[in-house]
Amino acid sequence: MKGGYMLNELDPLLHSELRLAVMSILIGVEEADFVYLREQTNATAGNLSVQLDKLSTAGYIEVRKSFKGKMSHTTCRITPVGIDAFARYVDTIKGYLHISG
Amino acid sequence: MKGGYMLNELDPLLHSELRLAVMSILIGVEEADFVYLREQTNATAGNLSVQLDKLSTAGYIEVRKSFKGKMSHTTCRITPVGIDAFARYVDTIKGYLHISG
DNA sequence: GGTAAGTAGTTTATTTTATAAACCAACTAA
DNA sequence: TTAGTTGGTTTATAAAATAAACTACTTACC
Repeated sequence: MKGGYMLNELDPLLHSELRLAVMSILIGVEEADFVYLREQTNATAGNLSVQLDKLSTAGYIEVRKSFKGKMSHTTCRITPVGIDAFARYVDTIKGYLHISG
Repeated sequence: MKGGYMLNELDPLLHSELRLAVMSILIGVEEADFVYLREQTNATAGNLSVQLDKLSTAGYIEVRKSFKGKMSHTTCRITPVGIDAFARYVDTIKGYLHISG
């Protein structure tokens, strides 16, 4: 996928519908909790859990697990690394979409 | 993935790096042959073959197999259905990328 | 107290998808 | 004739997404 025309490689971590959705939401907000993300993306909890792990492992988001009483509560926020990766992804995919600027 | 915020479902047929690359190339050109697409995308022939089949089966592209002597020659062109799907994909993913218009 | 139902999530298994490896057939050149 | 190249397809493997099952806690009701 390298060396071609004008098509650079798309970050495989972001080129996934659910992970991209999560990043898209997080980039516009200070932080969001697990339930909010699940509602907004309509993902199953299991799928969301897995994808948040991947984003977290990559350092794209920070996941904080706290307790409200004894009930767990998970909040996520995007990191500077994540913001950067998202920006690069946007630039790259613009090449595919024939969007200039 | 439906009913959320501003994030509609991304056409899974187009939300694949290689298939999107193929469509991106084909939308800008009358037609392109197998070799050209393989070079521009840097895909393996096997992978390209499979993905062209999927796009063709969906009616997004038309694949014409001819013979130059006895050597096979495959040319592809995008269909109106494909142009339409591509346009919708672009609109949809703009929501994820925070690109307006 | 006991049990049924709901919330908040994780782990694991299954399905789907992408990718690579192996292959077929023809051609080219030594 | 045989070794390498071109133009692909088919098949096997690796990786990814998704769903199902499960843990742990809470609330409501009898």
